[in-house]
Amino acid sequence: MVSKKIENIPEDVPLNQLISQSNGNRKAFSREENVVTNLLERAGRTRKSEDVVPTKTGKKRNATQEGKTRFADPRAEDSRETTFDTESGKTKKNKRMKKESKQKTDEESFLSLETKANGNDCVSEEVSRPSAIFDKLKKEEFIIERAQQNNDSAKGTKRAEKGSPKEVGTSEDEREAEEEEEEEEEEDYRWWGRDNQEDEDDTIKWTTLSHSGVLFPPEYVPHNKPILYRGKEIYLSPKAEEVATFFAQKLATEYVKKPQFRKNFWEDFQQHLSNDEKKKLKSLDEINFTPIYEHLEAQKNAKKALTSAEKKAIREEEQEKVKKYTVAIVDGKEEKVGNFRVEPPGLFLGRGEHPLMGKVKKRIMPEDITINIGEDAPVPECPIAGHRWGQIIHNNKVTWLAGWKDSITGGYKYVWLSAGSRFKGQSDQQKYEKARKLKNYIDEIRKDYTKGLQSDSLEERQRSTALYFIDRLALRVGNEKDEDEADTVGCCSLRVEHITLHDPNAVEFDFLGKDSIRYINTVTVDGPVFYNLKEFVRGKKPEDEIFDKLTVQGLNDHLKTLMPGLSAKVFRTYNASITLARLLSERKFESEDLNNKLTFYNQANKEVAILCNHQRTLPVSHEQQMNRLQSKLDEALEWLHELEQALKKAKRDKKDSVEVVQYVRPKPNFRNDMTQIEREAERKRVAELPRESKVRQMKTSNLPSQIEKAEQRVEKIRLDMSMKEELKNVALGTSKINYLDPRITVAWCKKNQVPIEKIFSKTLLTKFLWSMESSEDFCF
DNA sequence: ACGCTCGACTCAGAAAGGTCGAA
DNA sequence: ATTCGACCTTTCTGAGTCGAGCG
Repeated sequence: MVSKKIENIPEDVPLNQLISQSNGNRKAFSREENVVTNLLERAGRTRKSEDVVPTKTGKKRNATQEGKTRFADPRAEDSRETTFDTESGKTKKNKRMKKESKQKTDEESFLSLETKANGNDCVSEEVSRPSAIFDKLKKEEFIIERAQQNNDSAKGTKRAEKGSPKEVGTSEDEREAEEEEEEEEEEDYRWWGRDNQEDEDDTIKWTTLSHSGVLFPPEYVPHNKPILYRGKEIYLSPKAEEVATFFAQKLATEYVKKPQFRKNFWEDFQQHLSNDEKKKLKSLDEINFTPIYEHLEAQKNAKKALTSAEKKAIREEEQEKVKKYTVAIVDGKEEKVGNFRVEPPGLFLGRGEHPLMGKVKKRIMPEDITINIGEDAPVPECPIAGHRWGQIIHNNKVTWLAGWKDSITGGYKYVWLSAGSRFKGQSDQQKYEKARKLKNYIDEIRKDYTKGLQSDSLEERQRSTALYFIDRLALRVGNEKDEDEADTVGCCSLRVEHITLHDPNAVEFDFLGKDSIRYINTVTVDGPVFYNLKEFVRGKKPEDEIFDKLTVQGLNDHLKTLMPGLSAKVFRTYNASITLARLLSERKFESEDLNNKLTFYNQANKEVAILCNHQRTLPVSHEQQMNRLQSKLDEALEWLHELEQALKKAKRDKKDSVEVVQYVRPKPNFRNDMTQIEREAERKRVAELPRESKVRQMKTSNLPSQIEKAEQRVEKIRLDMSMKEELKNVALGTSKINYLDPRITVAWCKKNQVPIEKIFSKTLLTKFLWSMESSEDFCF
């Protein structure tokens, strides 16, 4: 098979441009109307990069390692030993397996099981009928293909250099043959076109996987700026200086004032001091980090002062360095890697009053990294000389490419593919399918917990009451938390102090949820719920749990008896999506202005964001901006009024021309030789001057169109103002990315002739590529 | 406990909006 | 006199980051 990878094409050049460049006869089509097509194309073109076909031997190879991987621990005696337990494969489909252990080099010793599957573990080849967009896609691909070939023959045998198994075919025959092949493969990359919805939790995530590992932050370069101790300059050793610099980076934030932050930092800082330094530095309160802070500021400013050409050059250089890390090859298909950068060292911040804030997050070294990669794939070269990877594993039951243990929280950090990848896309789709399935069960479930509210069993009453809130208020389930985590709660972990009961049936919530975001809401509840809550809090202290007999596990276990695979978080997805669908269906648009449609959508989105309590901090200049808009509105209204009066007057007097007075702001008086600062001063001077009245004659016949213009302006300002006010502390993005089934939006856009890219950004379009073919009749 | 999704915050770059000179 | 487009400033957006929560 001929490799058809398109080489040397920058990612961000739209394909249509490439086409028009390579094929002069063809007219480029507009970018706007083809965003989706382009994305689909891009999904397709990477597919061609492969010449490894999983089914080339007629069977699919499946490794079936069971068990967990342990992350590299450099402190362990033999950190390079992997702990891959092997266990008999427990795949759902009871595949026939063939064991085959394989000895690797000493360095990467591991055990593996190879499976010969009996064929039907492959996803069904059945695909949905290609829609018009894909017919178009095919045509475009063919054109690209030809363009690329022209390109290749001009440049020589690029592909041969790439190690492709076959030379480039140039004859018409071969070209046609390729085309045929391509037709068969056409659907390959479109995982969402396949009937694989049933494979809910196929434990095998990939067959082949190769990538370039991770990108480390640049090593620390000492700046040799001192700190001041009791006013005296002290130059620190590089190790201590680095940590001091972490603190200096935060000097302008509120963190440095918090006792917890200072305490944690001081403890960790001392550990990075030499004995000599320890003797000198006795108290954090006596240390002044300003010299380092100023150095950092100067660096920042220097960066800002670069010309845009310089900035661009730096950016491009950076991109070139990073390039190899941005992609992985999974089962022969090129996929984008999401977070290939190792987190840089610094101070742990945390959200809210986090007990660990201020601790030093240590620098991650190659020895800390576990690389997960296909058995046959080359192990990425360790980018730091003199170091080696902690572990190399081949675990195809997970989707991560690399990982390390976080020194602060003890949790694991992973490198994953991007949101547009098959791994992420499939599970995203499954999430929404599960939520959609809940729709069929929801009536029964509501009946169940309504009945359970009055059960004889206290546990069941608590469970039903909690579920009532999870369903009605879209609360998170609320797992137990450790002492060394911020004190935040969800439904099951609510404490007596978090609610206030108001007779006859109102409940006032006030607690800190995820990310220490405050949830304040007062709701009226059904009688039995109120009665139950009274009972649950009776005789308890404020810090006692309301649902003391309930565990998250217990709740989820119960949910699983009501619907397979159901857990508490599904309610959030379900309620968010169903709310959007309901709100969007409430209004039919005929030929309204696009802005009105978008505002309507945003309103619906906003309702969901409020339901989910997705907040954002008030933008600092919000009030100032509102004031500015208000005066803009006042002036627009004034002008409108003047025009209307003028029209009235002209009609009454039967004049074909009339005098209108407009109050305008005086314009700044710039001269060519003025500096930036002088211009600034002039602008400021003029802004404080009173408005000037400007009298002019206007033709009566022009007035109506001028009035219309003015009205539109007023409307627009009003709309801007109300949206800005309404959305000042509501974040729409979170629900759009995580909770709203994109098919609802796609269907609405199709039905109302709204271009989808007005609602989904480029990354969102990529993330939701799987949903783009939804029909306008899609029903959540 | 691991592996995943969810989440707010940040900052660069894009878009919007304003200014100015010329047509 | 208005309009156009180049240029500059301000505001907005979205992609990335890294921390939090769920199962």
